[in-house]
Amino acid sequence: MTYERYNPQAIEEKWQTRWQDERTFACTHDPDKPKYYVLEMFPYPSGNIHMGHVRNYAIGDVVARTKRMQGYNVLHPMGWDAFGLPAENAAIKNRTHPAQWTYANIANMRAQLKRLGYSYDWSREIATCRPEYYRWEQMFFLRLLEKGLVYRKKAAQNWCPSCHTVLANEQVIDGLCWRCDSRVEQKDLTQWFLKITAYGDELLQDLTRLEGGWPDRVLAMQRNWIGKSIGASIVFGLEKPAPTMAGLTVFTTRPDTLFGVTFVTLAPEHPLVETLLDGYAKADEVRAFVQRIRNMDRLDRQSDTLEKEGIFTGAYALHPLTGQRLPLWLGNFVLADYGTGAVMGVPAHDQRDFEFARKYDLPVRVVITPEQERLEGATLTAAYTGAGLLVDSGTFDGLTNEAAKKAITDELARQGKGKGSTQFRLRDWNISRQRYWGAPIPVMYCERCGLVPEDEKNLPVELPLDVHVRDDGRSPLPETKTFVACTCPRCGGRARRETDTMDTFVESSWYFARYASPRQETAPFDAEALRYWLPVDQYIGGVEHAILHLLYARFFTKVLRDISFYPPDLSEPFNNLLTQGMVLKDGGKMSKSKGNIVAPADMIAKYGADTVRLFCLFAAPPERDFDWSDSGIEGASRFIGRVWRLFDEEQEYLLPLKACQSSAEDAATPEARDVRRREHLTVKKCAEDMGQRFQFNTAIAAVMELVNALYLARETLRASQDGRRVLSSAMATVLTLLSPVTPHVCEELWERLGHTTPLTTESMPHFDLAATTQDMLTIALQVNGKLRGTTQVPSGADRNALEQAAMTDTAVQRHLAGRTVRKIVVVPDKLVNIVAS
RNA sequence: GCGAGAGUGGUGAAAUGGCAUACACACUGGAUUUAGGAUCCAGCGCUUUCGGGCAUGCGGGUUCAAAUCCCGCCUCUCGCACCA
Repeated sequence: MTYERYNPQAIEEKWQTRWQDERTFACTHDPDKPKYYVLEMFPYPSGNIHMGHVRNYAIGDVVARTKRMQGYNVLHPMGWDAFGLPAENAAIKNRTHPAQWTYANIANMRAQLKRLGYSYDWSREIATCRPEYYRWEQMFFLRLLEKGLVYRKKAAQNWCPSCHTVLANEQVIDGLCWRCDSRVEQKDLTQWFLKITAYGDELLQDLTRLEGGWPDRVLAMQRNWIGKSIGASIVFGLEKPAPTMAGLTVFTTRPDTLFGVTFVTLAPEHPLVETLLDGYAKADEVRAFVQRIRNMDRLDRQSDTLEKEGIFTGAYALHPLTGQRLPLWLGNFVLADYGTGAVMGVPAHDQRDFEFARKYDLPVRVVITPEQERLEGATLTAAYTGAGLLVDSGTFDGLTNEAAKKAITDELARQGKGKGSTQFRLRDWNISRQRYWGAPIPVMYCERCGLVPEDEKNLPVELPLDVHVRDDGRSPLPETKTFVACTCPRCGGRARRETDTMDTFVESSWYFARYASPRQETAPFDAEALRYWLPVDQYIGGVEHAILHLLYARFFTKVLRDISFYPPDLSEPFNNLLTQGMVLKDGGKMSKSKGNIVAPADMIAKYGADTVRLFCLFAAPPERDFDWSDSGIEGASRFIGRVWRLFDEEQEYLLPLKACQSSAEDAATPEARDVRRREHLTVKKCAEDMGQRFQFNTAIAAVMELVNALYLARETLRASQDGRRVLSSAMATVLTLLSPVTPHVCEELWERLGHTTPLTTESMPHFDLAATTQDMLTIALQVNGKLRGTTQVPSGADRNALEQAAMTDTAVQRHLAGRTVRKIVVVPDKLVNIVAS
């Protein structure tokens, strides 16, 4: 008998063709079936699929295939986050057009994904750079503008001189552009903002609804990023009130320390500074200080080693309750864009203020003191930031500081000098990009009417494709006359089109909803499809998107809900989130410069897609990083070969049974009973591991164990008709359980087993509890908690029998010699622990 | 500094409070083979006077029983960081 070698290339091509021809994974919305929406973060079409993609999508594909086999109507789509800067850079470098480069990459990467056999519904594919997609985004923009959730503001922006664009704070990493690593500069520009801060509270609060479904660390990161602080804003009077400003507002989380204020510090950029300096003899010195701080590089200014520096302005503020004169200082540690850009200085109870006061010899006034202790401002070596009772605080003396927060805030409110206030670290989202390859912002500037939104019926405002990218990287849009010149929909006069485009994070903030009805032409979404499919049940992607993308998508979901594009109860887009780990090489990221990139295409050519998928899932649990190992993938390949040979060599004995189809009567011999028991245990283990936990590595290990057992038992089993049924059933179980991971080879063997319907449409098997039990069990025998032996007892043996078995064991007896038994702990079917002294 | 997560063989890793190290890699031996490779079978934490003893970052605690729970440290990774 000659055996056939496992040939992954031929098998995989055969099944991929069949899946495509038969549209196996296309799904339609079916109200009678429970739905399951599994989504992997869509890729940027950078050119080629890398190992990180392979892993990400392999995880998603196993979930999708498993859920399908569990009877769910599964939506598993794929698309392209197709706008963005790299296309422009590549276009310059390769003398091509961003669109051409992007679409070529999409075609290439689509083919690579198909070669991996992922079960996507390709009929739902989207690309965000198509007008059919971004027109809806332009419509959202107009509706948000109407609602006041989009606004324009001139602000100092992070400007990347190399990319010629504004960067969000989160795109500046250590003072460098996140894309090109250029040193970021500050530049004043008028930009479009989305009012994400209006949703700060809801974004924070709803995080509790995601507990359990999202990793704790992602929730923590979002919480941190939103950065809510509860406190009070307090108005300090000015000794010499300015005509435009009678008072100075500060924000504090510690209104309880109000009586400890001995100075007030402003950010050097504070708008009041110039007014304060009026008439001050040393005004020029102060101005020089402001200039110096402003010119400081953001990187240095944000560094943690920056020395606290300040300068007295010559002006005084007045304490809101005592009227005491308080010197006004400027401090380099006060942030202009947080709170009000002014802080009250309470050196006794704030470490920064303490250091500042010691450096500039400002008084330290203790107003909170721990019980049974007396603090002295003069001798304090560090700020006391703990809880305590108020002292030297007028009528508030004796209150706990927690109670005083409210009491003092109330008193300020009564006098009209302050109120409870909340601050967020979160900033509004700047969506303006001075780039070409993005969705145009649908507004114009009319000579007569000023800023005018484009009429919705004129959407999309199409990005012109007949332009040439500029070598210097600047957007060609402002000089594209056919684009810029337009007609004002209000007065019919001449107008100039906005040439900024939208941040690509806008596209990725709603793409998952478009998949529900991707070809809908009259509206962004089909309401019914949306209600059926959303929210996403399982979202899978890299943790690098833990803040930006996920926060923006959550925000956008709430906004689209509030402008009635989403159902009123759709507030969170992703019920469950899995952040998969990275694929490393030699302990670090794969990179071109290190020359250690493992190309998926090479691996597929060498081992086949099934092996690559198997290794990615077996090497580590999905959340964890793992190091690519060339010998590890050999192991995966060896296992598939082992499965293949098992079927090939036993083929003449195998019957076309389905998983778990052998009966208890078939399992007549001890060997057969054991194999059948292992079969059902494996089903149980896989159900647990593939369920909510997504422990693919242990599920695969369980199937490996079953295969090992089949290798040892096959000779005995094939000898009888009953045995063959047991063998066939167990082997069908192997294929069924493994099929979400290695679908091609499993389908092939399934067919060779004689089945006429594909494995894809099979149900996941259910285990029979009775089949998993054993007549005789191995029981651990312990003396004082230490393992001293094992013994065989009948399953379900009672306490007495177990004690008997333990006490008569020779090893146990040896350890009990000369001791008195105090207690015997019996865990049925597990162990006996004899406590002796 | 704050927040989150992790620390187990030579390696990737496994273990509802109940036999620590499943499964795999690497390594070793055997079978097969002219040979190598492939394949199949077996061994594989450290130590030992072969009775055992010691092992899950370190130190305590709870428990009949702890990798797992509690307290205190150490190290590493990630995120945030002068946020008033």
